[in-house]
Amino acid sequence: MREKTVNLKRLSEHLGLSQTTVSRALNGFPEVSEKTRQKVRDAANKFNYRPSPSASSLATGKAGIIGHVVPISEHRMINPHFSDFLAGASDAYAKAGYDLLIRAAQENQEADIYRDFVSRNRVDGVVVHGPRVNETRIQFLQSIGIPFVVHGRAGGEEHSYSWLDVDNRSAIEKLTNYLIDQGHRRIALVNGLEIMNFAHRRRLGYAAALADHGIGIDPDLISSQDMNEPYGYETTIAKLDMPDPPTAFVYSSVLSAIGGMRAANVRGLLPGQDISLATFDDKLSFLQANGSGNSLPYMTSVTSSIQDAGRRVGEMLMDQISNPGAPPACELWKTDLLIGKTTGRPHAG
Amino acid sequence: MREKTVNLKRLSEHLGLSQTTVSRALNGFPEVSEKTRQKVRDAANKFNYRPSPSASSLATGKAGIIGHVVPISEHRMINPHFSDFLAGASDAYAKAGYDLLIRAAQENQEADIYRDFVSRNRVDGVVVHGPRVNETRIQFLQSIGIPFVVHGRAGGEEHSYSWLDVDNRSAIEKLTNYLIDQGHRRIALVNGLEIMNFAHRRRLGYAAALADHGIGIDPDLISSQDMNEPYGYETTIAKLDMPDPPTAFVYSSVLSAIGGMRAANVRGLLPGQDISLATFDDKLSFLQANGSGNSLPYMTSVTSSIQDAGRRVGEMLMDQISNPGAPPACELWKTDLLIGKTTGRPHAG
DNA sequence: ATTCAATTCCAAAGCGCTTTGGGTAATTTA
DNA sequence: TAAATTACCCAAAGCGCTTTGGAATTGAAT
Repeated sequence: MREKTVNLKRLSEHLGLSQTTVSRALNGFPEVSEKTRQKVRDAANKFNYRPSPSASSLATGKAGIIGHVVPISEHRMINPHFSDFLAGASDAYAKAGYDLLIRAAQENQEADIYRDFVSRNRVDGVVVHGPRVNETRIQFLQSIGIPFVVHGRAGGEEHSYSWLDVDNRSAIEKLTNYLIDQGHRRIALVNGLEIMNFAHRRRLGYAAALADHGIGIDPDLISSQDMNEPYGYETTIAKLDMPDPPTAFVYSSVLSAIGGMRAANVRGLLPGQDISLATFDDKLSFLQANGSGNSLPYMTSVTSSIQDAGRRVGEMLMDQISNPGAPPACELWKTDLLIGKTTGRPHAG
Repeated sequence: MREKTVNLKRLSEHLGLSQTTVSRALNGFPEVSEKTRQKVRDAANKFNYRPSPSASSLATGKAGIIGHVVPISEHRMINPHFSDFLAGASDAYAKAGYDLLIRAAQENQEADIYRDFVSRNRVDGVVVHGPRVNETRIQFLQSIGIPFVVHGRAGGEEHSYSWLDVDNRSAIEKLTNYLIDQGHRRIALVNGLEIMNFAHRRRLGYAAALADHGIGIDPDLISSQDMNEPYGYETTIAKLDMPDPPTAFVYSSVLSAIGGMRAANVRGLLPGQDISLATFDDKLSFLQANGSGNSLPYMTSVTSSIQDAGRRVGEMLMDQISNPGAPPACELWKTDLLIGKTTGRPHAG
């Protein structure tokens, strides 16, 4: 039962060929005849030969691995958004023969990890998660010369590196505009942490929509924290309990929107009727019906699949790894506005 | 700025020592004097020397990587449960100098991937996710001889391999008993897919509690599917619309419980008052307040942190890798019953 | 002073692959 | 038929580390 570990040497001896020829046959080099190549392939299959990744990576300098380093600390990056992103990325990697490697980073360890990655090429490239408003990793990665793609953007030199981002600003602007069109004037923004670039941009979109309609910004209607369910709940409760409560809520994540729904429920308000709830929706898979999925979207939202984003980021990174010379690639994804059942005209207060 | 890639050879030349000595000094072998060792360490730090993982893994046969292979297909394994598990595991790995590798598997590819992992040791061990009732991977992994730990259990030879599981049966039994004690007689079970071992066991716990109280099982009150929000919603709605609806619901996951809450809301029922909702709670981080966390638990639940489970499984696997001779380790975790606000005595129907 | 053991270090042989720099046989051109 | 390509194939040199099997030095014991 135990797999007999057959290596290049043994395989080539068995075939009566040199290691060179066998290696070239397997790797598709033109210097070997089709007949020989086929013979080699058959033998490789028969003996279940698989080249050792450490040996070939030692010889080529290619690891065949993409690295994801995630901060494990206070602001948990490993969350449902992340896992959906991973699902997309790992699928793309698997199809192209890459593996996905995750390393958890304590506070301020990230630079060390990147340096470690590159100095002995444990990985061929990295994806950068959760860029901040003041992002330092990008410059650093450029300086140590490792291929990378950012999921999101930092400010500044946007065309000096590769990234994929959704148009957060216009997404939330669109959503806010819709609520305003419905007649809402007091609209709360339950945002993510605004040191994160995406949350910062969403705030801008919110502000722009209000400004376009001559509605002043009430700072009491805005909050900014890590996006989780209790945050959405607490914030919504607090705002509902204001003397002059908002009639509509915009959430930066379905996770906090779920908390908002719970808050509405507890306060006896039916979303869509007594109160309007809308959200940015990453199409997290645990919220998707896995059957035909023909059910109408429940919440009014602007949507963009973070799983698709993960897949695409993975592809972009692999492209960049295989053509080192190519210029940075940037993609800005638009979002779809979906009208669900959780919004309506403001309730006669 | 570009990192100068200093290797063992260069480092030893600079020190005027042999590669052997430098290697041994760094790896803590006793054959080298403390004075020399310190000198070597200092130089290594100064030049930022880091051994190449591919080279050392080629020489030692150790990859320094733990593999997680996850089916990417229909039954999405990459979900919030998985990401919390990963958060724990990757933290444990990082502390011990291991990396975490994920490979997405298409249907029926798993065995191939394991074979690939072991035949050229890309990884030193794997963790097995989501064991089924009829589980084939365990035997296979034993036969190809790679260290592994199962998150969960399969039936059969429970002491022939290492696993960590929560006591799913007693957890749901406990929860169901509590509801029965509250006076409920018609209790719905919104279970996970019962081809999964954990869901099968939970079903047994549910059945045992009912049987203990002489309550018959109504198959119409039981459902079994992938645990996501829409499933929880649809199922709850459907059951609520029955002629003789249940007064209490037990969910196998907070993900479907959230859907259940939504259903209650839509039907105008307040959990804890008009209807009772209880769930198995893996303490998913997105549902945890990230501050002091002193908020009372909202839902009545049996809880066990899947993130802690991930951490522990990681540790167990690393232990097993470093003592290959050791007997299998098994841990069965108890759950805590927490009384929240979503349950109460049955409503006078 | 001599012997022996412990200490400290080293040269060189792998680990399994890729790739350079030819070589030889088969095929085409003059 | 001889010369020049072309098609196929190979030996051997790394890639950067660990580890085997000594060798040289030191200090204590005789």
